[in-house]
Amino acid sequence: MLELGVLGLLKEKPMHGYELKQRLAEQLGPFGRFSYGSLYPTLKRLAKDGAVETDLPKTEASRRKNVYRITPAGESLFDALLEESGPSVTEERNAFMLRLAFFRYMKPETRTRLMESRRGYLQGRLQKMAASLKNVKEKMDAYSVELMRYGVNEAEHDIRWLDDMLETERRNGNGTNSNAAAPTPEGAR
Amino acid sequence: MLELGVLGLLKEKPMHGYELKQRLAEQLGPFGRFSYGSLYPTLKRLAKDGAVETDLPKTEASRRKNVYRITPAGESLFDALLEESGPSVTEERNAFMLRLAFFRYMKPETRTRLMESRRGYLQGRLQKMAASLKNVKEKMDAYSVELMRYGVNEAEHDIRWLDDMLETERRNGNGTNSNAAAPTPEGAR
DNA sequence: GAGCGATATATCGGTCCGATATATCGGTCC
DNA sequence: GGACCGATATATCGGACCGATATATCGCTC
Repeated sequence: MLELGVLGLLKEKPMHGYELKQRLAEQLGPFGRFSYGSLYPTLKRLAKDGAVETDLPKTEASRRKNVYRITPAGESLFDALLEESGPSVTEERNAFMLRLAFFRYMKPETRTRLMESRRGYLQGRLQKMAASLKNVKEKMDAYSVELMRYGVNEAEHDIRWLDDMLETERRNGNGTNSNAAAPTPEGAR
Repeated sequence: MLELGVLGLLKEKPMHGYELKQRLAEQLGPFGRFSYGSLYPTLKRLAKDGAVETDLPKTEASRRKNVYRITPAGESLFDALLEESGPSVTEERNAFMLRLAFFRYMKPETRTRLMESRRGYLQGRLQKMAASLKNVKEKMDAYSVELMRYGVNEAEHDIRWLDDMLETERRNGNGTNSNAAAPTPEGAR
């Protein structure tokens, strides 16, 4: 998860850990809550594996700013992480949302497949939760009922939301097309 | 987190690990996704600490059903975990939602304080996200914009939702009152 | 009584969090 | 100039939790 986020941000420009943390928080909001306790070790691991590199070499980094940039190997790793989406990406909102932040780098058919598979998952969950809510409503306290209602509402909302995005995708010409839907990749007006 | 969930469920009736996992999933839906890899160790730890106990003693549990029940020490631990709510309970939805499942066991003033403190947190986050969205909307790709929009909408929705619950709380006579809002604790019709 | 899917427990490696410690930078106040 | 301080920046440790894997048992059908 964090690896993907770090590499995705480093694709835009080289950064140091502190800045990465800030950008993750501000771009992903509640979905990118990572701690330094995982961020810095992750950067070290990525460096060791050759996915990112830094100017000042291993000697005596002390505690000065340490700017990392992504390597070609890192780009490949990013692509691999982005394309292979296990069940957790479909079933966990945070994982899905992190992917969404990098949808522009994803092959349109992967994008569509992912949205549809999450939609399917949510549909199934909605089914179960709605049934369960109906069954046990009478024997449960009001707070627990409220909790389940929240879950049902969210599932319904997210399904509509995904449908809108899928519709937009189609309108922009993605049965299995190339990159659309990004207004101007670098037109940083 | 898991400790609280386990103890909370065991308050209703003794259960074994497998059943606990099922009930967590069905009662908490997407907010109670715990794995066996943490559940079983947690049960062992709680047993070692005297918070739960089981019939068949330590000798040769092999792999037969292992029913745990909560002890008085466990009840105290539950109360302590429920009342002390650090920043993560305010800032992380899952942690807050898990608490919600046990709101009926909470002192009304703790309940109110918790809802208000989450409301405050969401309000602050909404502020930041809305500003950030306005600022960077033009330079970002459509998917990232959609991600931020989702975050803003959710915050707004959750604030309204909390306001409704706080209003209900007040209507049911909780400035600082005792237990209301639970229709019939055991009227398992 | 063999076969099998659901029930049930255990464990390992690895990711991530939360707390804590430490260093550096850029002011500003005297 | 140097003492102080808040923001910037990195590092590390213990523990919670996940995901994968292994294993045992139960109840059913054939």
